[in-house]
Amino acid sequence: METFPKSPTIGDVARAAGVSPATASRALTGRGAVAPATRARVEYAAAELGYSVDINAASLVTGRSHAIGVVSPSVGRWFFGEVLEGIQEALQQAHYDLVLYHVRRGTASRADVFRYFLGRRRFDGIIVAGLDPDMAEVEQLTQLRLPLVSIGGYDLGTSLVSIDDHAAARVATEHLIQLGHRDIAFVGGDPDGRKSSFGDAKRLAGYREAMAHAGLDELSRHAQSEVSVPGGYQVATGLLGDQRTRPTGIVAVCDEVAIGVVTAAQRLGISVPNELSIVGIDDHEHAEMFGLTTVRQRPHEQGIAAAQLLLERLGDPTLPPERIIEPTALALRASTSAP
Amino acid sequence: METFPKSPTIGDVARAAGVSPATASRALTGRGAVAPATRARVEYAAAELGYSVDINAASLVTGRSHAIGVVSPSVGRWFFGEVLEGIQEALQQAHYDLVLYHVRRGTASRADVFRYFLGRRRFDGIIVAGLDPDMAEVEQLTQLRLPLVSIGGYDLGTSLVSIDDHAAARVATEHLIQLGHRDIAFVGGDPDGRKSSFGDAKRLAGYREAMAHAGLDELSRHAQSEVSVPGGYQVATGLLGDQRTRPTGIVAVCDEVAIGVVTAAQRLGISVPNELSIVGIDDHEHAEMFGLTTVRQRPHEQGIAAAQLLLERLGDPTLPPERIIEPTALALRASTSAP
DNA sequence: CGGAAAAGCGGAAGCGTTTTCATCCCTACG
DNA sequence: CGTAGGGATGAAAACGCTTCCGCTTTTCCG
Repeated sequence: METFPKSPTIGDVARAAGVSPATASRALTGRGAVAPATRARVEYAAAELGYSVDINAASLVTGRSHAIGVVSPSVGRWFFGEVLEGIQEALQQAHYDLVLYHVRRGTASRADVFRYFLGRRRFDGIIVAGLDPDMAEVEQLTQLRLPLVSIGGYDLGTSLVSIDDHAAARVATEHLIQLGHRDIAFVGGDPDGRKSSFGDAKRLAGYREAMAHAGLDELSRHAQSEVSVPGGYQVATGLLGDQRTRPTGIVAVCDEVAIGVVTAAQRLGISVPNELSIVGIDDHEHAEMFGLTTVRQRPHEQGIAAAQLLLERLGDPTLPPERIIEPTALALRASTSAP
Repeated sequence: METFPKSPTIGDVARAAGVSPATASRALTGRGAVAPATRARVEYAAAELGYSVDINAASLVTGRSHAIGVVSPSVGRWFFGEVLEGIQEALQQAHYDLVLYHVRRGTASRADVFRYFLGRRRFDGIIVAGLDPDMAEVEQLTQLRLPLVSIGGYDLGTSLVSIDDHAAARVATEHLIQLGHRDIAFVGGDPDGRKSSFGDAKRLAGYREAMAHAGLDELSRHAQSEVSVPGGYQVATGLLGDQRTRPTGIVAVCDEVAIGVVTAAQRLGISVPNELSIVGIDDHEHAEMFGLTTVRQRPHEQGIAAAQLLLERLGDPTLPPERIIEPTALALRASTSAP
C-alpha cells in the first residue's frame, strides 16, 4: 500500500496498472470497451492505491455533478424529516449526493440561497419539499433549467409527489360526521396557509367542503394555531375551556396539532373519545401511542418516489412531468367515537 | 439581457466587460488587484449575463469545494434536527454548501457512505453528529485527512462540541436527591450505549455516580428503552404499573423519553409531581408544554459552534483541535417536587 | 525629478477527468 | 487467403476556472 503525499490520481492508477489514463477511466467508469484482464488490473491498482475519483474534475467534463439539491423550510418537523430520509435512501442507492438547503420563510439567508447558492451547478436536479415560494423564487427555480420535483402540495407545473390534502381532510371530517358529530371544529394553520405550508390551506378547504356537503356550513369553524404540538395544545386549551362552546369533534390540520389537542383535553379532564373526538392527518410516529385516529400518509415513501422521479428525469430529460398522488387511508384508533 | 444556449462562462463575462478572463476572475473572486472601475464593469456584465461561477471548475483548480459534509445517524430526532439547522445557519453565512449523509446504524448504505461517498473530495471538511463509529469507520474518517469536528459526545481526538453528559445526568439526579427522593430510576437507552448514542451511556454513568455519592447504590436501577417518546411511554407503562415497586423519581436519558414517561403516568392516573417526579435532559421544544423539569442544552448553538470551528480550520489547517464543552443548566418546571 | 515599488492587467499553464479520434490487432466470413 | 468489422488501447483535446509570471503603467518618496 503505497502512500501518496496527496490523493492518487487516475494517472497514478494507470501507471500502476500499466495502462493509459484513458483505459483506466474506461475500466473504472464502465463506459467503453476494456478487456476483462485489464479491467481487473486497473481495479486492483485503484483499490491498492486507495484511489477515489475527484468528482469535481469528473463533473467538469461530463457536466453532471452526481448530486441533487433539496430545498426545504424545515428539517425538524416529522413530515420533512421523513421525506428527507426517504430521499436519502433512494439517492444513496444511485450513488448520488444530497445537498441540503434550509430556507426558513422570511430569513435573509433564504434570499441568499435563491440568489447565490442555487446557481452554481453543484447539483443536477432539485427537489423542493413543502415550499411555498413567491413569484421571484419560482422564477429563479425555473431559470436553473434543471429537472425539478416538488413534494407536498405546491404545484410548480413540474413533476410532483403529494397526497390529496383536500380529500384527506374531507375523509377525516366525514368520519366524524358519520359517527354523528355535528359541532366539528378545524384546528391549526392560518386561513390562507401563507404562514404555514401550502397543503394546510387545502386541508381546511376539504374540511369546509365536507361540512357544507352535510349541511353543516353554519357550524364550520376554524381555530388558528401554529402547526406544532405546542401550537395545538395552546389553542385547544382555549377552545375546550368553555364547556358551552366546546365542539364534540375536532379535525386537526396534522397529527402534531392533534397530539397537542389530545394532551390539552387530558389536562382539562375531558375524556377522549367519550366527550371529545379527535382525528388527525399524517399517522405521525407518535399517533399510535396517543391512540389517535388519523388519515395515514407515508412521507418516507413520498421522498423515495420524488427521488426516483428525479433520477429518471436526470437519465432522460425529455420525459414529461409526472404527478404522483400518493394514497391515504383512514387509520381507526381510539380517539373517535359517537358523541 | 442576452440569452445563452448554455450558461455563460467567465470568458463571456470577460468579453462583455472588455477584459481578460484573468481579470474577470480577479474582479469576481476579490483575489488580486483590480481597478475599481474595471471591477464595476465586470460585476455589471456578470449580473447582466446572469453569470454564476461553475463551482466544479473552480474547485478543480483551487482544491477547495466550498462545501462541508455532515454525517449523522438521524435527522428526525429533535437533537439532530436542531444541530443540522444550526450548522446550516453558520454555513450559509459563509457561503458554504452542506452535503448530508444519513447513516443509520447497521444499514448497507451506511457502509456505502463510508466506503464510497466520503472519498470523492466533494467537501472540504466534515462534521459528524452523534455518531458512534466502529474502528473501520474511524479509520476511513481519518484517512480523508480533512478537518473534522464531532458533535455530541464521541471523541475522535479531533475538535469537538458537546455538553458534559455525565455532569448533566448527575445534576438531574442530584436535584431529585435534594428534594428528598431515594428510590430513583434511570429510564432509557441500553446499558453500554451501543444501540443508542454514545452520550447516553455517559448519562447513565452520571446518574450512577450521583446515586453512589448519596449512598444509594443499592437503589440504582436502569430501565432500558428505545430513545424516543413511544419508547419512554412503553417502558414507563411497565415500570409504573406495580405500585409496590414504583420509584418516586425518574431521571430520563433525554426529554423525549421523559415526555413518554409523563404521558404514561397521566394515562395511569399517577399524579406528577405529587406521586412521581420526573426530570429530563435536553430542554426539548415540547418540554415547556409538559411542564417538564430538565437540564437544558442548546443543540442549535452547538451546530453553529461546530460549523464555526470547522470553518476556522478550513482557513488555517494548522490550528490545533479545540474541545468546546457547552454549558447546561437545570430548568425547573412542574414535574418535580418532594416525594 | 528620478528611480523604486506597487498596481493593473493579459497570456498561458494547469487542475484531474472523460471522450473523441486514430491506430492496431484479432476474428470471422466470403 | 483477403478483407471487413469490431474490440482494445493510447494520444490528445476539452471542460471552466484560477493563478503564476511577466509586462506596462501609475504612484510614491527621497
